[in-house]
Amino acid sequence: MGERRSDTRERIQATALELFAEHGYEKTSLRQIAERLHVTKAALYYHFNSKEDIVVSLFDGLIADIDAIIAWFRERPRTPETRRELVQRYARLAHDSPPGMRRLLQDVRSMRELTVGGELSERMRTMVRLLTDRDAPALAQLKCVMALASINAAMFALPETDTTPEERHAAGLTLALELVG
Amino acid sequence: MGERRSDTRERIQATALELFAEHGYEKTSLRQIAERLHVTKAALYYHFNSKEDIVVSLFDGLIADIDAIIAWFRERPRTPETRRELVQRYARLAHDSPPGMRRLLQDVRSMRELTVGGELSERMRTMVRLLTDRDAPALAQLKCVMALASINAAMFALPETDTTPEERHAAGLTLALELVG
Amino acid sequence: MGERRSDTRERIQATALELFAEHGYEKTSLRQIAERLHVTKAALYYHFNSKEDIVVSLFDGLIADIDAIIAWFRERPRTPETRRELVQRYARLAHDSPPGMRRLLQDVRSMRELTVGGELSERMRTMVRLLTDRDAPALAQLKCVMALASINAAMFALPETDTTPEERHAAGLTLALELVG
Amino acid sequence: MGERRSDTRERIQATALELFAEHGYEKTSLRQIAERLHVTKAALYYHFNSKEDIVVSLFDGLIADIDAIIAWFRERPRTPETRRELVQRYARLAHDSPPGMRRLLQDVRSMRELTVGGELSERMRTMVRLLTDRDAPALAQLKCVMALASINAAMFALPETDTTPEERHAAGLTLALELVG
DNA sequence: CATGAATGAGCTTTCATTCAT
DNA sequence: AATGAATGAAAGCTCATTCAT
Repeated sequence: MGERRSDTRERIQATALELFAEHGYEKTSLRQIAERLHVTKAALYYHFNSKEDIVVSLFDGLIADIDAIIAWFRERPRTPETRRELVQRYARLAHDSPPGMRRLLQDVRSMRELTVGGELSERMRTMVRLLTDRDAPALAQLKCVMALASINAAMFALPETDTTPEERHAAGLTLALELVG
Repeated sequence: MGERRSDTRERIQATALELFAEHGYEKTSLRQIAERLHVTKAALYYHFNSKEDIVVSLFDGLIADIDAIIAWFRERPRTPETRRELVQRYARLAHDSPPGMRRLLQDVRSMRELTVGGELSERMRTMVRLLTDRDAPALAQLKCVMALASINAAMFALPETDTTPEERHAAGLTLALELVG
Repeated sequence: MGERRSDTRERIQATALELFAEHGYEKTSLRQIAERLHVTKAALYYHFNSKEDIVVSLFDGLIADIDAIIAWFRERPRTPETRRELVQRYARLAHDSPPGMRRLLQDVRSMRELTVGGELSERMRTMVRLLTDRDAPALAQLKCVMALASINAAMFALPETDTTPEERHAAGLTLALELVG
Repeated sequence: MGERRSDTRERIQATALELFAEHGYEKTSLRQIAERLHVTKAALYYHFNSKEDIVVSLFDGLIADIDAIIAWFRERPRTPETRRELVQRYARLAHDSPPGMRRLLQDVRSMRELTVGGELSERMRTMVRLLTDRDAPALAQLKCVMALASINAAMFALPETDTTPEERHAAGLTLALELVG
């Protein structure tokens, strides 16, 4: 009875996330994941069809959430208020993601070759396009790009100062809002 | 005698840069580099001691240039003017780098495990530290981080609009200056 | 009660036969069989002890039938009539086998390493030995080999002409009889 | 010095041929080939791009030779003489091939999934089509199929009698000629 | 200045098989 | 009668690297 019945899938995801965040997707081998979990590589294949499948499974909740934000925004006119709200929703999403996830988001580029990498980038580009006019000046567009970027960057790119994670996240959001104006 | 002398080393660097920029450092193999150059892998080892050595050679001019900026700044008081000048010098550096180089700069994280990756990140952190007070609020520090980031981001992260590279670069610099205030 | 009772065993056999015929024994995996049946691999092991066991079960009806032909022949003198009768009985056997079975017979060699492969080949050799004198000239022996071979070959090796299966089978038998003379 | 300069490629081919003939293509692993040669698997990849590449290299001389026979025949009218000549040329080809090669020919079907398997089968079908009318009766076509088949079958399918290889080959050719009439 | 040949370690993936439930 | 979960072994293949020539 109870919550038994294999939590292995989740444990694989957690461990994979850890390792992907530490060393990057490419540099993390299935052997490493398996060893850290004390299972065999073959066990990973019982739960996932491929290495890519693991990383996809990590991202797809997030992608769905971003899609929800996009959908929400699309039903509304673009006003200063809705733009700020979009940024805030994205920030909340980032805030609620596990730290490994956020770190992984920092370099989607390293997953360039992966379908899921492209899908995520595409969402980011979509959000930027929603925030600005397609034919706005480069500067305006860049500001939107950097707004979204700040939200994650705040957590990792900030020198190890004596700020708390909360403060860093708040700084990210503040700057983001400033940038989308 | 004279300036003839093996241009092979340079050709290796150029090709490696191209490929690293296209696929990332990890995903680029020496075989790919050698093939694109129509030489053998062993030839690469005549000119460089290791794969890492190649990437190091690519970065070390840049690192020296950044060090020069840092040194220049250290001899001066931190004033609004010197801060803006630092940003401008860094922007000029980026602007003068080959496009592959700039792209590579975009994801130093993918070279995490490499010494050179760390050295470059360290320089970036140093510049940020120079631009702000060590105990400035998180927001101020973040702004400096994002200022430097904008300069490169402008070139690649900008949606494929009908802006020219020059305009994109200008936008990056403008935003950077705005951010360092 | 009665003949209901798990038809799963038979369904496994049928599916395995299909796949073995399509891709060969080695290249067919238990996973493929299980998936096509919408059961798990473990279920196969409930009904069979091993992969080899499955293929054995497919062949052993056939082997028994061939043994019957051999036994029948052994009780008789070798005359032109009995030789022709042997060929005819073997042809009828082939004709009554499911198409997958016949196809599988076409390349027993692919099951070389399997006991059952050897047993089948041995039967074929036995029939050939019964049809000729042990010390008949090579040509005579070869004709008997090819006689039996024609019967199956007719079905599959014939260019896709506008002949019906019946015609092809008849051709095989005709040639076989011609060859055993 | 003299014929030095790496005979490894040829040694790989010879060993691979041996093993493919013994166990079949699928069941032969690169490890087995490498071990028998006392080299590493990676060495095989220095000389060939893939496992399939090895088997292709084994077959392509043969395929070219068959193509030559086909081309030769196409320039001539189909007469009893040219048909017999075609069979004789094919027999000479088989006779001159290394024994492993002939054995491998015996079950091209086991290489079904390989391009080269298909190409070889296609050649055999082409030769059969050249020997008969496209709309000849099934029996006539079958005879041509079996004619070509006899040539190889003679060597291997013949019970281990006290015939010499030469006698077996001769028997194959004799039967083949009888069949093409 | 460069190549031809080879290696050892590692990769992702697949397989037949087992066993508690 | 069948499943969920896992395993050990092996497969084909790629990589950075070495070294005699």
